[in-house]
Parts: sequence; structure tokens; C-alpha cells
Amino acid sequence: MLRMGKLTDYGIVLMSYLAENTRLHHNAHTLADAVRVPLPTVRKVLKALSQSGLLNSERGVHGGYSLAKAANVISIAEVISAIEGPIALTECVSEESHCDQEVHCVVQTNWERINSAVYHALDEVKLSDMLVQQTHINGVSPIHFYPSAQQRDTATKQDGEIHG
Amino acid sequence: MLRMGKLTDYGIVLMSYLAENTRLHHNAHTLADAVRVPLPTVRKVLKALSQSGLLNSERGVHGGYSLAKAANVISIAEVISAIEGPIALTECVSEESHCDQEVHCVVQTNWERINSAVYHALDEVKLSDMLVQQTHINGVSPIHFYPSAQQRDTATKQDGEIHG
DNA sequence: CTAATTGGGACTATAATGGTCTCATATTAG
DNA sequence: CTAATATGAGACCATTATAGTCCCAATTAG
Repeated sequence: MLRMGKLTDYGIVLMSYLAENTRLHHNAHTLADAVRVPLPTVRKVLKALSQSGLLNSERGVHGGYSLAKAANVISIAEVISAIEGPIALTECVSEESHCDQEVHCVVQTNWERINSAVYHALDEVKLSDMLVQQTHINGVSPIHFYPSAQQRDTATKQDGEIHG
Repeated sequence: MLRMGKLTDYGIVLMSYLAENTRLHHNAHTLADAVRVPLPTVRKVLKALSQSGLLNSERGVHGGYSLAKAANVISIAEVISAIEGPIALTECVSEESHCDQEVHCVVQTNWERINSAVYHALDEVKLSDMLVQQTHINGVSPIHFYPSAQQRDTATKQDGEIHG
């Protein structure tokens, strides 16, 4: 399986939630509650998202987070990059890598071709595309991403995967 | 970084090498030597590739491996799937997953959309695309994927990344 | 029968990830 | 001005996944 971290998973869910509920006031606590993910973990993700400029953050008593751009302008590639770093399937195509065997390597250019294909694919999918197909009216009812606390607690404990 | 295992990396290099040198006889030892990757590891990768039907294998004294299909028919998606398993960025979209929270999860369908985009992108890149842009004449001179054993041993040891 | 080769699977050390915690900084309310 | 609430930055550890290695069975040629 081509791997993406759980944190990135959380990130997309959080962004989707924020895109759905633009009216409400969102802080880390509220979001952790809505998304049913432990608060410290949610904070970590939110931190990364705001550092990358995808979220606006405000400190202080009435601080919180909000989308920095419209949902149809934010691509999934951006969200993934914000948390996983630049999209690159192997080390050698990323900027910081300095592989000793670089001079001898012939595969590099072709790897960039693969990465480019993946990046463009992810860049065409926008955050707003994650919201469609919901059976609710006009954005009034917020998405129910996760089971309620009670449901989660009564469920036979699996491995904590947040969606399945 | 969106992660792909090193073994998959080796796999693509091996497949590329086989595509370049269809004439030669290839066994695990020969390939390990050509690609400058430890023999046991190469064997592991070759095993996975032949199990997925991308390589034909023959046992016995003069056994070895050869491409099961033409290089322009084998997609990178196939090679990746052979080693990493089905291409899925998160657990929930793979077949075997059985997440307790499945019934409550609304994000799933949209995840499939992302995965589909990535898969199609990788499926359009063929193994033959990895061979172009080489400055050699008509496939006579084999690709020099890796430094010679001497070069590798004298190089300051990094983390063993095979290309960069 | 012996040598060479792949097939299948177990095993271990290392590295990456997820998750948590603590303190510093900022902002508002009273 | 102080207390309360919120984010920012970063250290820390346990768990998990991966890479890499090794062993033995099965197969084939000479």
C-alpha cells in the first residue's frame, strides 16, 4: 500500500469539516470533539496546516482556526504537502536529499515523471470535492464524520482507524 | 512525503533493468550484481514481482527471471501494487479493511476518489517510459544504474539510498 | 546424484510514526 | 493588571512497519 500518515488523514477530515461549517467558531478543542480525535493530536495537525498557510489562526481567548482560502481553491495536494512535506515518493526527488550516488544515478529523471503524475492527480482534486454527495440540505446539517463518544466506546476496540 | 517503500524502489529499478536487457540471462545473483543491491533483498523483490505475474521465473540450474509482458504494457501502478499491495493511501479504501466506524464514516467515498486519481496517474506511466532519455545507442549498452562496487565502497557512507 | 536456482516463510534490528506532554506566547475579559 | 483561554514550538516515548537477512524445501540440468 502506498502510505499516507494518519495525521494527514486527520488533516483532510479536519479541513473538510471546516469547509462544511464555515459559520461556526472553531478552536482546537471544538474540532477535536467534532472529529473524535484526541486533542493533542488534533493540535499537532492544526499546527501544520496553519504553518502552511491553509488555515488562519488567532490566539487569545476567542482564538481559533478558519480556512485561509475557499474550499474549491484548496487542493488535496496542498493538504497532504502541509503535513507530509513535499509530495515525493522517494527521497531522491526531494530538494533536501543529497545522495552520494547521485552522479551515477540514471533513474532520477524518470522518478520525477512519476512524482509529477501523482502530484498533478492530487492537485486536481479540491477540498470542495470532498464535500459533495452528502445527503443533507444546503450545508445546514454538519457532516457527522465520526461516531458519537458513546458509540465509539461501546464498539469493539479495533486499531483506532478513524474511517473505514 | 508520500511514502513508498525502498523495496518498491528496487522493484522499479529491477524491472527497468530487465526491460533494457531482454537478451541476457538473468538470475537473482546477476541482477543483484547489476543493480548493486544485496542479494537477499533482491530475491525478496523478485519473488514479489513474479508472484504478481510481472515476471516469469524458472527454477533449476539454468533458471532465472524475465519480463512476463512487453515493457510498454507494464504500468508503474502494477509494479507498485506487486510490492506494496493494492494502491490505497489509507486503510479504509482497501478491500480487507473492516473498520468498526465504517457505518458512520462519510469520508470514505471521497477517499476513493483520491485513490482513483492517483492510481490512474500511475497506471498511465509505463515501464517503457522509464527507459527513455538515456544517451545510449539502440539498447546495446546496458544502463548503469548504480556505481561500481569500488565506487560505492569508497564513497562516504550515507544511508544507503540507492538513487538520489 | 549433485549443483544451481527459485519458492516460501520466519526472524531481528532499525527507523518512522503517532500520540502525549510541557512550557512559552498572545489576546481578551473583568 | 491579572486571570483565563487559546495557539506556537518543540521534546519525548511506545508502538509499529520496514528493511534486510537467513534457512530449508522444491525444482531442474548435467
